[in-house]
Amino acid sequence: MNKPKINTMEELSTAIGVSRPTLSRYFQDPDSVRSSTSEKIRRGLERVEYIPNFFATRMNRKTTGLIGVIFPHLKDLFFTSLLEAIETAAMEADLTIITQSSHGDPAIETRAVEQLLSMNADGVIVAPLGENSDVDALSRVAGRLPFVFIDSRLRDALPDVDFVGTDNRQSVSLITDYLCRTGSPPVFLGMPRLNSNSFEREAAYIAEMKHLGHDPVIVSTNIKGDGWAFEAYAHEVMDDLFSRGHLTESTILCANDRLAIGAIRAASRHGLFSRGREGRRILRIAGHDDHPSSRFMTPALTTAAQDTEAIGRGAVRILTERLRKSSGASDKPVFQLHEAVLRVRESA
Amino acid sequence: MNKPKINTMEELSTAIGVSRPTLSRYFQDPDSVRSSTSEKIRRGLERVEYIPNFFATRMNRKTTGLIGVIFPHLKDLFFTSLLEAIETAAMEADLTIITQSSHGDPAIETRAVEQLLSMNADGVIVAPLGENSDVDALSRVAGRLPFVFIDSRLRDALPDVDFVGTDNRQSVSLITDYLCRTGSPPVFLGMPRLNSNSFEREAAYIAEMKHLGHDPVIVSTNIKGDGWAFEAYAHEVMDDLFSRGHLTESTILCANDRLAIGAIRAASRHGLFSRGREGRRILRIAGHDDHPSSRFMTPALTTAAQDTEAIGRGAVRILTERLRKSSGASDKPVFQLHEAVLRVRESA
DNA sequence: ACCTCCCTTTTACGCGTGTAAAGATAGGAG
DNA sequence: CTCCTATCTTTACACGCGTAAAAGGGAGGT
Repeated sequence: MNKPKINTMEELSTAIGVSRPTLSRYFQDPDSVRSSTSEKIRRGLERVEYIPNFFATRMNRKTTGLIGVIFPHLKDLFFTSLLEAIETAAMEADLTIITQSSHGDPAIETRAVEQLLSMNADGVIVAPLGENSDVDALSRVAGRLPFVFIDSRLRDALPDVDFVGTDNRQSVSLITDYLCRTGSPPVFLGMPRLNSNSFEREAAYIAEMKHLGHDPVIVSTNIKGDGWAFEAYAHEVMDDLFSRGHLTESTILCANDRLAIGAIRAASRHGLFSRGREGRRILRIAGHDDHPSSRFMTPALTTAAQDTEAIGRGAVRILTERLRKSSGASDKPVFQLHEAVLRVRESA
Repeated sequence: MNKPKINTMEELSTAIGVSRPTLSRYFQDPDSVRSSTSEKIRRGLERVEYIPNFFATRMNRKTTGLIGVIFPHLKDLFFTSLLEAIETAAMEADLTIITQSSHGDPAIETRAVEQLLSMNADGVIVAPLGENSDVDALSRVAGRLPFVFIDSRLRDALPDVDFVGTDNRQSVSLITDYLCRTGSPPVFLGMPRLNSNSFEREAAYIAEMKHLGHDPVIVSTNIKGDGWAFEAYAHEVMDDLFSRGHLTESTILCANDRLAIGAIRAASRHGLFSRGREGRRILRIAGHDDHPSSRFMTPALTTAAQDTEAIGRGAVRILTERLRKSSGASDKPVFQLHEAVLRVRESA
């Protein structure tokens, strides 16, 4: 059980009886050496305990096999869902993921991308903080290595950076259309103006409403706190409105599920989930994203489900593609938009 | 805006006009060089773009400033809350966090700790998968560098490893006692037998119930799926029981909030949240942990709040302490138990 | 002006591995 | 048995920086 510990490849080479360069090649690709040799090494490795030094191996390789991922927050299951998809895809591609959270702070976000630069990462996946992001730092990195925006992007500042996310136009139209067909046209509870999704979803809502011949109504979106406490924010806004008797018999489309959860909470407290004739809901609330917890709400949340699996895999794929053909001059930017799916449950 | 890019410290030294060793010392501690020199370097750094190579700097230092964190899952806000606390504490201590998720797979967990070994991490914080963890791999790492279990631990296999978590005895007693005082004594909906918390909380419940002179009742806990889909699991179990008319007027203490969320969902579907005389709840459900989303449930979840902030900080603190006095022979293991706080809301 | 002390520079080596080039060796074909 | 070729060993250098030792330089005190 207590195998002898070997610290360097040099020692290992004498212990096994194979030269160090051969070992080096073996570790990078066991098939690059003769099968009898690779077998000999394999057996040798079972007798000792040796792990190649992480730093030394990555320092000289042209490709480090590292992919950095930066998210604005980790206390959000939507982001962790994405992260899980990314990690799974990365494992399959034999890449190592380095995750960093910005904690909502642009300075931390900047430090994170620079650290990834200093690690010679093969690529970077960033869900930007949004309006507050340090554009200079991000564009510097984007110019140096494969870079993908995920979830939202800096459309104005960095228009040419690859992007993977949901087609907000499609997703919002989908659910808006559904709501209009099945009841009163929805008002829109927007999210704080944090990132491109905020603007795009609102715009998509307005466009679809007009298209359907309805008047779009945006519920005021004053930002309080750090802007990422969606549930509390939505709860506060809706509680205030419900208290004054507004929107109590309406349809409310929320820009994301976390807002919807806050809105549901407010509605429940005001006892607004009674049923009308034929058991139809009087107050309806819908979301966007399909957070893992949305299905367990009461009423279970009707929402437009983002394809986090596809988005995460897509981000990794874009990077690996860029790596493969890194020889060619930088191509046109890739904008990969995935469609959302309607998830009809109870709330609308 | 386009500063000249400098790749090595060598180039930087000629560009600034300071020797390379002096730069090296400056980067490790700007105050270790004369103030006039540090000022000169600072100004020089503003004119160019240079980031020290991450690998090269860590390779030779005796201390890498890296701390590895391994969690069984990232799609759980309890873990990400812990992670956030850890990251915050680490930033203050000038440490870099490397996060790895096991994705519920022991093989990945093992690979993660070995990777941390190969990075010469200064310490490792592990929330173990539990029963499935690769004990050999974990103990190997624990023998090589500062190692802390967080949240749960491998009590039998690795009894001497440092641990930070919640005092389940205290927390479960606290809420059990509260429930008994305010209504019918609770039955206990345990979590699948994944880790030490599973056993400890159940045992604590039984002990406290007996202490109070009540008969403990454990709701059967058959594991289905991977065991980590708590909400779905609890929903299935309770839905089945409620359907058969069981426990519809009881008090249910759930081993964690995610179970409680599933239970609430089941109860809501069966319309079990009516009120008795004086507006008191007939069916009561309580949780444990205080997940970030628990307060937004309907009814808002009454629970025992773990002090994730203190636990996260505690883990980092233990590691830094171990590092500081690494000279002395390994002391006794540290078991740091934090108390939970009762969070009375609506559900019980 | 001299000496001392502190900081810096110079010089040199080391970390653990990648990698290239040249020489040595084994296995297979003829 | 000889020769060729794929593979291995040997040798050497590189990566970017940490770090130690010795030598150099400047400021302050006398």
